[in-house]
Amino acid sequence: MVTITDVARAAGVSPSTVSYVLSGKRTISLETRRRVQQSIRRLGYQPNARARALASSRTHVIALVVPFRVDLNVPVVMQFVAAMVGAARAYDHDLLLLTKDEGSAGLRRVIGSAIADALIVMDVEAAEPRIPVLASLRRPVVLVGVPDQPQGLTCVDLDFVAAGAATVNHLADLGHRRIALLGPSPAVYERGTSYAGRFLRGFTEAVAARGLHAVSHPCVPSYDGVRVSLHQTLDADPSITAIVTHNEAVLGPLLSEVRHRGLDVPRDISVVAVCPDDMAKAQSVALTSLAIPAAELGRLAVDMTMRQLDGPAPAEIRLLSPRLTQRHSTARPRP
Amino acid sequence: MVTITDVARAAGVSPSTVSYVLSGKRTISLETRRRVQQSIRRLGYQPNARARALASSRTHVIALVVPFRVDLNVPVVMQFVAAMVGAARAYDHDLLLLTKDEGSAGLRRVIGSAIADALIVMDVEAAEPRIPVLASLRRPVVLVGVPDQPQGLTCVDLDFVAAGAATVNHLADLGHRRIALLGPSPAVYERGTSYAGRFLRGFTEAVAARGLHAVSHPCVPSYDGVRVSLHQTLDADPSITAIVTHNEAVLGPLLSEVRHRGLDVPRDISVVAVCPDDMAKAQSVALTSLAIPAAELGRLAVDMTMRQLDGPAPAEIRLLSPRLTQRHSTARPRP
DNA sequence: TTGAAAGCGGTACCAG
DNA sequence: CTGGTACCGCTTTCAA
Repeated sequence: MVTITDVARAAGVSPSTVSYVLSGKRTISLETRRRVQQSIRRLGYQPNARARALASSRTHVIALVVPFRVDLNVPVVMQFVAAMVGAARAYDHDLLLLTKDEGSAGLRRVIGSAIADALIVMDVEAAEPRIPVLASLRRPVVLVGVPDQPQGLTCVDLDFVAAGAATVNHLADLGHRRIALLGPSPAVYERGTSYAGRFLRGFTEAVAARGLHAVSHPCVPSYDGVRVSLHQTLDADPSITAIVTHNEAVLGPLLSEVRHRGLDVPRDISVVAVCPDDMAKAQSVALTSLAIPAAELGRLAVDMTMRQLDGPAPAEIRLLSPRLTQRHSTARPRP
Repeated sequence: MVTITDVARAAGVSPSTVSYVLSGKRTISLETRRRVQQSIRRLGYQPNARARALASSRTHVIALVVPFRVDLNVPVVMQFVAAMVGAARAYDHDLLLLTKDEGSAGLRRVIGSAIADALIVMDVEAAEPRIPVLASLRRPVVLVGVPDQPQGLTCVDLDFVAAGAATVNHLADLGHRRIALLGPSPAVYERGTSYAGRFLRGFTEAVAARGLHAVSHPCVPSYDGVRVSLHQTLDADPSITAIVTHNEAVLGPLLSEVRHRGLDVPRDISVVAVCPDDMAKAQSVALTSLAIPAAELGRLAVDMTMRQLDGPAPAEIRLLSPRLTQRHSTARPRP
C-alpha cells in the first residue's frame, strides 16, 4: 500500500507538504506541487480514508435510513435514493444504508461510533418516535417528511397540504362536484406516515372550501383492493365523476378495473394521480398528475445536510410547492 | 467523546485490557471484566469505528453496487438490497451504496482508499467490463449474476438456464405446443444483462427438446409495449396457448390487456411469470410463477462475502435451482 | 514556503 | 492475567 510518506519520500518533501498539496490549505510553490503531484500519479497513491477520517474527524459518509417496506411505493423510494447518491457523490461523500428496522439504536450506533457524519431519514411519521434521539445526537440531520413536532430538526418535503388542495381545485375548476379519494394502503395510515395525513387534510379542506362532496378511503394496492375501493365509492355513489389517487401502486389496477367496468377515462370519469411524472405518462392513459419531485427532494436533502456539515445552519422546514400537470385523464364531467 | 482511555481509567485498568474485554481475544478475569463492562455502560462508551478501522485494517463496511435503472425491475432490486442490509448487519457490517454510474473508477476508489473491505456487484452483464478491475483489487468480491467470463470471481444467482427450461417444461407437461415468451425490455438485452440471455437460452433449448414451437420478443414495460408484444405474438399466431413473461413490470399491463381482449386466464391462455412469489400472488389472477428468490440470493451474497473476508475462499459459482409454483394462471389448453 | 512532530482512538505485540 | 507502547496513515499546529 502506498502511503503519504512514500509519496513524500519520492518527491523529496515531507508528508505534511504532500498533505497540503492535496488539501490546498497552504500555498505550495508551483515547483514543489508539480513534483508531489507527479509522485502521486506515478505511485498511484490514494489517501487512506480511515486515517483521514481519524485525523480530521470527518468520515465523508452520510447515513441514509431507507424504508424497505412493500406497502410504500418502491419506485419512488428508489428515485429518492438514486438522487441522493448522486448528490452526495458530487460533494465527495458516500451514503451508508440503514434500515428502519434498527430503529433509534441504529441512529445512535452510526453517530456514536463515528461511522457517519450526518443522517438523512426517510419515511417519517407524524408522531415520529425517533425525534428525541435524533435531536440528542447533535449532528446534522435532515428528515424527508414533516413530523407534527419537528423539534428544531430540519425537514424537506413536498407541500402535501397544498398538494391535496391542488388536486381538488383542478377538478372543481373543471366542474366536478362529487369526487373520491383513493389513499395509500391502510398500513400507511396506521403507521401515521406523515404525508398521508397532510395530503388528506389539504384535500378535505379544499373540498369544504369549494363546496364539493367527497369520500375517501385507504386502498390496498392490488386488484382486489381496488375493486373494494371502487365498490365503496363509485358503486355507493354513482354520481361521482372524478377520482384522486394518492397511491402510485394502484394506478395500473385502477385504470384496468375502470376500463373493465366499461368506463372511459376521462369521458365517464376523471382521474388525478399523485405520482412522479414519468409514472403518470407510462399508464394506459397519460394521467393528469400532481408531481412527486423525488429527484429534486433527494438532491435538496443532501444539499441541506451538507450545509449543516459546513457549519451551524438554522433549522428549517422546506416545503416544495406542488405542480399539477393536466394530461389526458381529466375533463369536464358530462352534463 | 468517551475514549477507551477514559474507560480504562474509570475501571482502573489499561486501555489494552479494555480492548481485550471488548474483542474477547484474551482471557480476562471475571472480576476485571465486570469492572470494565460496568465502566463502559456507565460512561456510555462506544468504540470509535474510524480508529478501530485504522488500527485493524477492517472497516466493517461492504460496498454494494446497486443498479438504479428504471428498466430494471425496481421492487426486485429493493428486495435484494433489503435482504443484504439485514444479512450484513447480522455480521456486524454496514453497506455502502454505490451506483453503476461511477463505473470501475468507483470500485477502485472505495477499495483503494479503504472505505470498504469488500464489494458486492449487482446488475452484472454477460460481457462484464468491470471484471478486470474487480479481479485486480485483490479483495473479496461477489457478483450477483454470472458473466460469461467470471475470471475466478465468485458469483451467485438463480440458475436462469434451468429456469427457462422449467417454464417450458411446465407448459409442455400441460399439453401446450405453441408458446410465446415476453422478455425483459429491449434495453436489458442491449446492455447484455447476464440473466436475460441465460433464461432465453434455457427456454429455447427446452422448446427444441420438447419439440414445441415458440416465439420470443423483448417487451417494453408499459401498456403500449404490451400491446405491441401481443400483436407480435397472439395476433401473429392465434394458435399460441401460453405466454411466459420474464419481466415483472409487464404483469399488470399484460393481464389487463389480455382481459381487455376478452380472453380468460387460464381458460383461453395460460401465463407463467418469472417473478418473486409475493408479486405473483398480488396479481388479478394468482400466477403460476417461477420464483426469483431475491431475499435468499441477497443473504447468500453477503454470506459468501463474509466467508471471503474470513480468509481465502475458493472462487465459486453458486446457482440456485429454480422453483416453479403452479397457481391459477396455467391449465391444459382447450382441445 | 516548508518541515517536525504531536495527536486522532484504537489494536496487538512484547514483557512481566 | 495484565500493562506498556509502538504502530495504523493522515491532519494540523508550531517552528524555522
